[in-house]
Amino acid sequence: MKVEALLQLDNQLCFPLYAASRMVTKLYQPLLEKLDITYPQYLILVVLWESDALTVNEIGKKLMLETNTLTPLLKRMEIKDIIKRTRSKIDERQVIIKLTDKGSSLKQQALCIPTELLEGVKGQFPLERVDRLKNDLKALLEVLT
Amino acid sequence: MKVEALLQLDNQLCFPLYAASRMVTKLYQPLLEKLDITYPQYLILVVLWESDALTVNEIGKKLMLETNTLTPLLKRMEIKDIIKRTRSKIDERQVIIKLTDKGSSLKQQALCIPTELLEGVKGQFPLERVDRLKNDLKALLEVLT
DNA sequence: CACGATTGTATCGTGCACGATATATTATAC
DNA sequence: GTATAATATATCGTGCACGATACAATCGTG
Repeated sequence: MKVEALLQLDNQLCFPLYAASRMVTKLYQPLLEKLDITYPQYLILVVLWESDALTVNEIGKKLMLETNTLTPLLKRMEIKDIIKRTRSKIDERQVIIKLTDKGSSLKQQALCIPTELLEGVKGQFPLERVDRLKNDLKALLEVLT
Repeated sequence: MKVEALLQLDNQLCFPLYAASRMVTKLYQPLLEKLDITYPQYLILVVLWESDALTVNEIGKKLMLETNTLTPLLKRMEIKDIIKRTRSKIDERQVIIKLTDKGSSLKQQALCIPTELLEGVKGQFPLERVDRLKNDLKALLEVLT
């Protein structure tokens, strides 16, 4: 392909990636509103529902986010009473993030979210393609990390 | 797959999409820094380099962005003297966005960007897979629009 | 054991995204 | 033609992202 053509929006990978990411976030929003959380807050909960009591750094590694993003985000979540932040006794530099009862109980309400969203696109975007897309994105992430 | 498993980070499509989008933006950053522009500003330029003199709305449709995002973004670009904003004479509600000489000339410096980035990943992520990923993302976008 | 390096979190500033709302201009209906 | 609706952009407030920097706790080395 010509260098000129590569610069066009339609030929770039970066734009559909950027746009699809925002669109998917919007897709989650009405469902997450019922739980009174944002999309990044949902991702943090997903991580904690899998294994509770993580440090800020551990959450950051899983979500590829730095503490300058996480600290204020976690503080907002603490205010909402879905997580608790406590300094580690062993290493006072670390802050341990634990789910509150409210945070734990949100999991039950969240269980239906992935299924509901997949059901919504299944007709026009088959599950096999979702899987292929997921794997390609993971592979790309590996390369970029 | 079990409902419980679907909620795990590793099985969700949304997370690699979100993370890959941010990673790719970071990949562009050192190259865009030389042009003194941000990633969303680059996307606006890509659109204008293809067809100059668009309204805010037309840019918004191409990039799937609302005016509440675009207006401040375009104002920052005007301050940098890479675009010019002028009210349309025919319809005074519309604002026409035109490249300045500086904005036009940036295209020459940007031409190498897509090639350079593709070269960088080619070894570990073949071009065929880039194309497949691009097409899958475009298809997903279609479904979500 | 002292002191410089490293690690973990926080703070600051800037730039998106976007829902909600405002305002001005044009189009439409009667 | 005037009231009303639709359209185009702008404004406001909130919540991310993230580079740069600060700071305290711990580690490593002589």
